[in-house]
Amino acid sequence: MKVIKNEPLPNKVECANSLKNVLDALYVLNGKWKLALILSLVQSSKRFNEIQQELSGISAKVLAKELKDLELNDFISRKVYPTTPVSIIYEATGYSRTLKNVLGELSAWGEQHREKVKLSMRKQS
Amino acid sequence: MKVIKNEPLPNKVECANSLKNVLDALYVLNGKWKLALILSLVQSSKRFNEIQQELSGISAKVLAKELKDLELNDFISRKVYPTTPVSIIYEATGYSRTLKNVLGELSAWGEQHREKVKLSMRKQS
DNA sequence: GTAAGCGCTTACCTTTGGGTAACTACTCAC
DNA sequence: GTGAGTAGTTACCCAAAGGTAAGCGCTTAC
Repeated sequence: MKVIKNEPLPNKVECANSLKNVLDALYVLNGKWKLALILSLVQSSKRFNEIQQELSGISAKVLAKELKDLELNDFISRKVYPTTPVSIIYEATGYSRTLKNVLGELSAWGEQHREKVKLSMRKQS
Repeated sequence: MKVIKNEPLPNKVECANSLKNVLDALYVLNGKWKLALILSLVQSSKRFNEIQQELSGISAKVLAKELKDLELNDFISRKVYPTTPVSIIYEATGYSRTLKNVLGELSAWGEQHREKVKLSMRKQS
């Protein structure tokens, strides 16, 4: 049920909440790479070098750090298969998949944003 | 139409694209505050000090920098009203509103994430 | 045995982010 | 004229993020 009376402060609490939610989300998903890394592993499990190739630009050091971080936060798991030599496969957990909608929206937005930037570049030149 | 034949590389291109999109999106939306700032101003236009109070923790320096950055990227506009003394109001542009879905999903995710963290804290103790 | 690939780690360095505190320029209220 | 509020700016500093390059322990291929 909606409140019908005049609200002096129209759903102020709701706004503050969504602000807090976004801040909390950004707290775990901070940094240049985390969301992209999660997306990459949601699309398919990969080994270290494969990830590094896909996310061109990321250094081994940063990738190792981010992977540890994401594992700690239960977004990915590191599986070691006893082949010779051992295969180390990183895979997304179910919890990563709860980000599916976020990633979907972000990708859609990123695409149209790139278009917009392209257009404004053209105007400028 | 979908391709029916066996795809040796199942929609690899699509995956790479969405990865690129996400990376592009993160490029403009980087940092601790930008998305929260945009959300705050989408909810309602505000003045400098009001924003600073709402995003508790942000310093004047960083807020000023972020606001300039967002204005440059056409997410917000700075309006000066010739009252005495002048009122300076920051408002979200239409372009900020294209982030509505992203922000909605992020807020929803942030909320359930907080719940999950709370639970796992309880288990640990 | 030598090179090359995998999955990192380490040391070193630069850049950026971001905080504090002081200060400015303006106006209004007292 | 003193104090408070608004909207910042400036100088200074620290910590974290992130890049580069080298190396390590392992194994397989030549």
